[in-house]
Amino acid sequence: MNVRGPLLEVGEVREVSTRYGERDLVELTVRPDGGAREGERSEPSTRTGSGATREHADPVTVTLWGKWTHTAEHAEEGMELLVTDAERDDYGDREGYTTSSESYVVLEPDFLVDVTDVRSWVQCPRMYYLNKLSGIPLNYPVVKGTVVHEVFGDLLRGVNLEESIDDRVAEAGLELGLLGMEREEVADEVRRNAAAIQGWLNQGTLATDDDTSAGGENAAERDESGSADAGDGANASLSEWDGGPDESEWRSEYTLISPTFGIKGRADALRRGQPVELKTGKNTKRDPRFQDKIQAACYALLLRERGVDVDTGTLLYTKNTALDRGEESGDLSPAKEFSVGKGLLEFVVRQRNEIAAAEFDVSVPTGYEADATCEYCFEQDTCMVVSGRLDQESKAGQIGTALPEEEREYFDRTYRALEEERRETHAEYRKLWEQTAEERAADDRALIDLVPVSEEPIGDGRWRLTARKETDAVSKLREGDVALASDGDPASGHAELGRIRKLGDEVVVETDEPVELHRLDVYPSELSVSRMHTAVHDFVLKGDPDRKDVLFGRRDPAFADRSSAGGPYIDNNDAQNAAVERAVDAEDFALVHGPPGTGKTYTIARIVRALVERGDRVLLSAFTNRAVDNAVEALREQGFEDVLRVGTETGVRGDMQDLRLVTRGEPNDRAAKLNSAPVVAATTSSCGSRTMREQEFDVAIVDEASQLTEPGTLAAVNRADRFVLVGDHEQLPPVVRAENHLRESLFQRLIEDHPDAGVMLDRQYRMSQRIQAFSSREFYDGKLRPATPEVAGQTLADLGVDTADLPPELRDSVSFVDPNGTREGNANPVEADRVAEVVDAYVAAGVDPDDIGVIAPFRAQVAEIGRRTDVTVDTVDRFQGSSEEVIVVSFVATGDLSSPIFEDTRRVNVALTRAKKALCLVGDAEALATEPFYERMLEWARR
DNA sequence: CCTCTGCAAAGAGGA
Repeated sequence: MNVRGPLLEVGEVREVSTRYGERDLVELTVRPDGGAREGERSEPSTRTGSGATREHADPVTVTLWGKWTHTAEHAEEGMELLVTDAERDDYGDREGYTTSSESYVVLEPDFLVDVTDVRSWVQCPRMYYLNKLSGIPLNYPVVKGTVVHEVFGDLLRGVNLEESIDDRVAEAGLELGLLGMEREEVADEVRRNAAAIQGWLNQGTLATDDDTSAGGENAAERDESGSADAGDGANASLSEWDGGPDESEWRSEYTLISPTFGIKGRADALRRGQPVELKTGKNTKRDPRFQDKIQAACYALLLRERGVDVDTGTLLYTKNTALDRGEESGDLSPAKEFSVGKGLLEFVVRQRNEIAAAEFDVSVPTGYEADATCEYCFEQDTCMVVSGRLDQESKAGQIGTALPEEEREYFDRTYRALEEERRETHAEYRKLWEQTAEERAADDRALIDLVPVSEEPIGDGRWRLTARKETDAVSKLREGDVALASDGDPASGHAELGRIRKLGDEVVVETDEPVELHRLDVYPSELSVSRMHTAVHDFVLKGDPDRKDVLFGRRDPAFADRSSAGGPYIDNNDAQNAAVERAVDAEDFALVHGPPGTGKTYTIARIVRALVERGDRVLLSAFTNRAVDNAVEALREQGFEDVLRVGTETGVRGDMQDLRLVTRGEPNDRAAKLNSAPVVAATTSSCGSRTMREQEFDVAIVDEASQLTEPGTLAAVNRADRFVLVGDHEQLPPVVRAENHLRESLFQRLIEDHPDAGVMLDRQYRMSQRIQAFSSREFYDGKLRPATPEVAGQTLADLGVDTADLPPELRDSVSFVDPNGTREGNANPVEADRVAEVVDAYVAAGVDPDDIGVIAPFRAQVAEIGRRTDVTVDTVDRFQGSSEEVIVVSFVATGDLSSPIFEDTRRVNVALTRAKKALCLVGDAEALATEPFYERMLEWARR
C-alpha cells in the first residue's frame, strides 16, 4: 500500500541492531491524505476504508530504513511524502508503516523533475542551478548532438540514412550558419556518428530478421556480436513489452511522465522496452559515464512504473567507431550496456528527492552537496563568477565583486517568483492524471471520446493521426498547438506529443509515432519559465551597467535631441508625433501609453521607420504573434518591407509568411539572412531563444508591454542598447499563475517612476463619444477624446441601420439589459438566451453579423452563448487588441460580484472599449450595483 | 477566473 501525505514531524536518524546487523532508521509523522486523491492508480491508500475524512485523518508513523534515511535528512515539516509499497507496522497505539524492500520514498511527488536535471544534479547541484539560470547556449557540440539524435530517430523509423542526414542538417541550417559551419563538414561529421549507430543497429536487426515471428527470441546471437552482455532479463521483458504489432524491436522518442516519482522526460529510444540513450561523443572508458547511466536509469524507473520489466540500460557513444578504435581496444564499441538494479533506481529517486527538497525552499545549491571536484570542472570559472556577483556560497569559491544589494535582491525575488510559476505549471501536469477524463474535458483542457479514423505515415518517419470529434465540445486547444495525443490515458497509456493540424469535426494531429487517437490534452510547458530565467540572468549578470543604473533607479533616463532634425514624423496627431520623437530621442528608453483605438500600431510602425532611417537596427517585438504581425502589417502599409519575421510557421500569420525567416537551408545563407536584416520582428518568447540571444540591435520596440511580465519584457530588451515600450497599463495586466510581483509589468513600473519618459496617445479613432466617455473618465482622467468629429458622432445609421427598427431598449448607442437570469457555475443560460436575442435584434435591424462581437468573462459562458449564435463570441482577454462595430457584453454574475475576475476593473475597460458604434451591456443590475465602479457603469449605460 | 508561447532535448572536460 502507498502512504502519502504532508510531513508533520521528521525524526533523527539513529542506528539500531537488527537480526541483519546494525541498520539506520528514522521515524516520520505523516498525516495521510491519500483517500482524497482519485488519481492514485493501483494501490489502495491508507485512508481507504478507514471511514475518516481527510481533515480528521490521524497522523501515522512511517519508519524509513537504510538508505532512505538519506531522503529523511532532506525532508522538512510541510513537505509531501510518498512511500510506495509500505508495510503495516503499528507502533504502540498508533497506526504505523515501514518501508519494505519494494518501497520507494518520494519527497514532494508533485514537483516534477526533468530527467536531464537529475543528470546534471548528480554531476554537481551547482551545475543544475547554473543551467537553469543561463539556459543552453548556441554552440556546435550541442547543435550537432541534436542533429545526430534526429538522424538516430529517423534510422529507427526506417528513413534512408543519406536522406535523413541531408534533411536534418538542412533543418539546423540557421543555427549551423550562425556558428560558422559549412553544410558538408557537418554532414560528414554526422555521417561518421551515424555510421556507428547504423553498424550497431544492423547487429540488432540480424537477430530479429532471423526470427520472423517478431519475438526476437535469439538474443543470444545478439550477445555474440560483442557489444551486448544483457542476461536473461532482457528476454523476460519481451513478453511484457507491448509495443504494438509493427514495433517489436524499436521505438524512438518516448515521452514519460511519472506521477509517482515526480520525474518527467523523453527517452531517445526503447529497444525491446529497454531504454537506449544516445551520446554524440566518445567514451574511452570501460563503463558508461556515471551521469549518462543516471539518465538511462531514470527512464528505466519510469518504464518499470508502467509495468515494463527493465533491467538493462544502453548507452550509445557515437564516436566510438572502428575508425577511432585502437587495434585491440574492444571497449570502444559504441554500445555500452549496464544492468539497472534496484539499488541504482533507488539512488536515482534519492537524488531526485534532493532536488525536490532544495526547490521546496527555493534554496541555491552550493556544490557541497556533491562530491564533485571543482578544480576539474569545466564550469568552474562561470560558477565562481556567478557566486561572486550574487554573493553566493559555493564550493568553487567566488571571484569578482558582488553586485549592488538592490540588484541581488531583485534577482532573488524574481528567481523565487519564477520558481512559483514553475510550481503552478507542475500543477497543470498533475491534472493530467489527477483529473478524470471528464473533469479534464469540463475544464477545457482536453478533448475526449475522439473516434480514431486513421494512422498514416507521411514521410520522414512522421505520422498523421485522424479522429472524429462527435460532440460540439470546446477546449483551450487550438490549431497549431503542441498537444498530448493519447489512447485515452495520457498518464499511463500510450501518449505522444504532436502538433494539431486540424481541429473541427475532424481532428488531425502529426506525431513521431502512431497512437490510437482517443484523446487530446493540453500539454503544459516550462518553456516560458526557463526563458524568463535566462532573461533575468542576462539582464542582471551580463547586462549593461548603464542600463541597470536606470532600471534600478540610480539615474533618470536620458534623452538627446535627434528628432528636431528628423521630424516632424506625423503631422495630423501631435501626441503620436511626440511619441515618435520621444522614441527617437531616447538614450535609454521611451514609453508610449496607448489607450484603446489611439493608433498604437501605426505609431509603432512610424517609430521603426524613423529609427531605420537613422541607421539603427531594430527589433520589433510583442507578447503575442498577433500583435507582432499587426505591427509588421502596419509597416508594410507604410511601404516598408525590409522586415524579417522570426517565428514558427504556425505562429506567423499566413499573409506574413513571405517575410518569415525559414531556418532550414544552407547555413551561411540562413545566417546571413538573419544577421543582415535591419528590422527583425518576433514575439518576446522568441527573443529568448538560443538563436535570438546571439543577435544585437540598437533599439528594441515592445508592443503589448503592459501585458508582459518584467522578465518577459527583458527577453526582448536585453537584445538592444535602447528600448521603447508600448502599452496601456489600464488594460489587462500580465497573466501569471502564482500570486507574486510578476503581475506588475515593467511598462507600468517605469511609467509610474518616470512619467516624463512617456507620451500618452490621447486621441482615439475607434469609439463614438458616448461609448468612450465612461472609459475616458474612469481610466484616463478624462484625457482620452475622439480624434475627429466623425469618430465622435458615428452611429449605427452609418451602417445603413435605421434605429427605429431596433427594440426601444437598444436604440441608444450604449444600452443596458437585465435578463433576470441566474448564474450557474460560470455560465448564465437565461442571460445567454437574452444575449442571443439582442444579437438577433441588431441583425434584424440590418447590422452585418460580421460586425458584431460578444464578450463574456468566462469561457463557460462564451461556450453557452456560442451555442446560440453564429457571431464571434470570446472572452475579454482574447478580445484585447481588436474591435467591432457592435459589442454585446455578458456579465454572468447575479446577486453579487463574488468572483476575482470582477475585481480587476481593467478587464471591464477592455470589454467596453471594443465597440465603435453600439454597445449593449447584459447583466444583473442588482449584482452590478453592489460595487461602486459597476454602479457608475450602470448609471452611464442607462443614462 | 482570465491567458500567452510553443515539442524536448541536445555536449564535454578530467584526477
